[in-house]
Amino acid sequence: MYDQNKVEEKWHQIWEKNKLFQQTENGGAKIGENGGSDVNDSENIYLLFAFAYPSGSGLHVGHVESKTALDILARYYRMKGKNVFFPVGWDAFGLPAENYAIKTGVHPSKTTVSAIDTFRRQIKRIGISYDWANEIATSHPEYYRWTQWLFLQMYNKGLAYQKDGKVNWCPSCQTVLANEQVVEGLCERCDSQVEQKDMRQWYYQITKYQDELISGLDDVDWPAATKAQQLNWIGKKTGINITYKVEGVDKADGASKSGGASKAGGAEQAGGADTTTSADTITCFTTRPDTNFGAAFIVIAPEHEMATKIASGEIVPKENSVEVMTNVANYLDLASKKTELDRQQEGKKKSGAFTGLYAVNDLTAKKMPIWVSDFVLGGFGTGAVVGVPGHDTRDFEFAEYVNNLEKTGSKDTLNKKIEVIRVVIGQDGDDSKITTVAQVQEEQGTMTNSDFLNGINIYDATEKIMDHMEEKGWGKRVTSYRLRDWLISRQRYWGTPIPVVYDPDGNPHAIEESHLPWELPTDVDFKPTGESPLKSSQEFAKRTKKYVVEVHSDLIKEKGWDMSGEGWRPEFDTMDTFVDSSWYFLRYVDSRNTNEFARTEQIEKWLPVDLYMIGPEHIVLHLLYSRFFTKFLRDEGYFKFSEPFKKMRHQGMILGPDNKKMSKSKGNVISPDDIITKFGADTLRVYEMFMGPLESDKPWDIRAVIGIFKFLQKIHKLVAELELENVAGEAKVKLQRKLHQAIKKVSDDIPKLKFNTAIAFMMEFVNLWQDVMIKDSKTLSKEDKVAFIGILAPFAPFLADELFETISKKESSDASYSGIHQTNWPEFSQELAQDDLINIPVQINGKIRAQLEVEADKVEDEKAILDMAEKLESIKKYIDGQEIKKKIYIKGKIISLVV
RNA sequence: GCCCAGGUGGCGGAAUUGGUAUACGCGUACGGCUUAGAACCGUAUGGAGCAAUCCUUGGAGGUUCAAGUCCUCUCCUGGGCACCA
Repeated sequence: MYDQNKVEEKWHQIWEKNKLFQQTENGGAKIGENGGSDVNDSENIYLLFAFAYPSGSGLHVGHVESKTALDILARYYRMKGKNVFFPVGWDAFGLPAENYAIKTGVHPSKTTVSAIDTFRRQIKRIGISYDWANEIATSHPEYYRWTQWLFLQMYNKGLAYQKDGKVNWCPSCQTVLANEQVVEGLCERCDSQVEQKDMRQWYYQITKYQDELISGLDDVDWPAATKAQQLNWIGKKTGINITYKVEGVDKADGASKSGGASKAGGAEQAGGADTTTSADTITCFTTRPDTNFGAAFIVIAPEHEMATKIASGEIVPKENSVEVMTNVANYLDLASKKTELDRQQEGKKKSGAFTGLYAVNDLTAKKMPIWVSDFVLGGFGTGAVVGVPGHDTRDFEFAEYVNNLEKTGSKDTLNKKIEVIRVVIGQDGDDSKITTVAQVQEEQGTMTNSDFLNGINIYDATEKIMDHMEEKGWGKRVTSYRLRDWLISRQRYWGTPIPVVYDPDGNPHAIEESHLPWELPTDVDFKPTGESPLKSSQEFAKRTKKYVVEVHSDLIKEKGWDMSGEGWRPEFDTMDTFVDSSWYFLRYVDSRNTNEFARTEQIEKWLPVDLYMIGPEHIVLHLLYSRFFTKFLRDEGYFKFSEPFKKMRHQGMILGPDNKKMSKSKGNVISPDDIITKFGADTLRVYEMFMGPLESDKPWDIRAVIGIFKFLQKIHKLVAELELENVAGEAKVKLQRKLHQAIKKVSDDIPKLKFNTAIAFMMEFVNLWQDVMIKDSKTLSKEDKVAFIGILAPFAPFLADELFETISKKESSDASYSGIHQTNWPEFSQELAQDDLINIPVQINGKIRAQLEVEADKVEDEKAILDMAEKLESIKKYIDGQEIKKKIYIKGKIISLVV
């Protein structure tokens, strides 16, 4: 038994005092100096762990898993002589600290600092070989100074802009949220029901890069599921915008631009600038123009300009104008009061109001009534759809709603019945009239009732009709995206201030670069009031006046404003914390630079990141935003690569012993500190790596932890046995063979992140070693022991250093280190690893009937091997004089005979 | 509904990518050491059978000398998206 806690404490002190893992110019010993001749300085490896939010509850076993995995890689590559950059930092701004401050009155900066201290202590305790010299925190002015600088670059290029519009508002957090932060109509943070509000907010124009955010995925080694989710989120669809003539307008208040509620996007957006909606025409986006011979009506979203203009009387229908206006206005009012949750609870029930107007289908010359309904979304496509009830379930449901209005006694009697026309015959061959939802045919099939499209399949028909419509000028092929611009402003305190001031006319002026960091004031009232907490700071107001007098004095004179800066105000909103975390991996490489966010040479030296470990919960938001920032900075000329993370993997979740997600309320939380105190950090590390594949979810099993503890104790016992003679002869050959096979296995498995199988093989080796020692009372030579400690070192770094010191008699101290982590990775010998006898199974008709033992140097001789196989007694029995029809020999693997 | 990931012993999981299915660990049983204990040592451990042998990777087919691995269909479990036209 050895005292793991004492040993581990000793080594983490020595590593730290010797600055063993610092890689950059910020000081520290260079790894590999003792490492011998084959150091390859040209190879730089950047290992990145998604930096953590320092929550008060400290590190949890899930963090330990992913940090240990990267730490093993870091230690392995260092021993291989590579330059390894393995930095650490804190995503320190954010709501939890602020909410805690509201509850307790303790300033977020205080709670953040103490939470970071806890994390730092725990991380050091598990032996993660971070380069602490480059530690960063997003809440530090020297960090957010550059977050603000990035804002200015975006602002100068028009990629940071303000816009009025409907935004997601969380009434509990008292702030707006990005689309990405609304989950099923609820706030991602606090599960409150999200409301829609009209507000003027700051946006980053991520949609500028939407196509590149798709194509760039081809160049990275990421899990397929992650790529799929990103694609899903961007939601690119190709279709056609069809413009129909509108009839039934009595008078319209001038022509107007802009289609629906969708704005500010790429030029090719379905709702983009080239679609104009006036009272004369209406444009609908569809991916299924092939069914247009069956089009029966048009539905527009409540946000659609035509709807609001009818409600306000700017567009007046010829017939029943007063009634229509009332109906539409009432409906819009009703729809605007619905929350996301109401809409979801309503499910597929349809509702709507007739606009009194008709669109003309050029293909059929039919008049299609135009309705308003909230099942059409203002933010997608053009905010208007063409209804084909025979081939779209929602359209069918809407047609049923309209056709049943009379029965339900509705006052809305202006409508006419909607006809359901079949234009596609599906694979079931049903060509009857469509009268039930079950008959609605959305899948592939053959066109019918469609003039020149009849008889061809829907895919060819889609292309043909799009060609036809473009020729006639009725429509234009477009691409539509689900991705919206990124809303970055938040009405909260604990974040990066948006570096903008407003003049007395309300025009924004960016803070000049030389005045950054534009610091977060400290004299604020945290209590959320629906207004930004920064409004309560007197220092902030005073600072703003001083600033504008200094910077904008010319403008003040010119406009005749108050010379003391009165009337100006700062931007009170702060930035979404996702802005902070979208570029931290760039700052790491030059984290103490006070002149620029990072020098290009440092960025190009380390980036792109070689391996990024990140929880599956960050797939959409953080990765999309980081990729966007990278592409922007590339275009600004700061570096050349386009994708920041070359390879990425996700760690799975560590579940409680009950196979359920760990949570305080379930009482199944395992604390890493407890495990370390009982069994040591090495045990915790090795156990978590042995649990199973990194990516999968796995339950905690305390008995298996004890198994690992025993394994490490056994190693200590075997190595520390210094008195025994060295093993010799046959036993030595066997043991060395296994050792070199282990070196190979571990070397192969580490880069593949297959730590569980690497550990399994080390166990096999240790078991064999123990056998030999018990039977022969002899042990491994010192050199071979060191080799084994070498491959163990990345997994159990404390034990490895202790054992190395014991047998090498090289002592390390606070002032000098000469331990295992500075030695070379053990050299693999193919010769020693080679088995001299190889077992080849022999199959008869696909069933294994015998084993053939062959000397290793004879495996190449196919003829001899087959001869030997046929002559085996156990094989002759099965051949039984029959003719062998086929003989197959796969070198060194299998013999297959067919009779 | 759509898009992913995955189903292998009592449990966590291996399987060189088409070549001996169940490595390694846990658990269990029996034996040893011990006054005693097990976080010690040894042996066994997918199922059926005295045995030869047969069966077995969610299920059903197929390709192949050979399938956990490839193809077709299908059933479960987990995750993501969703009135997206």
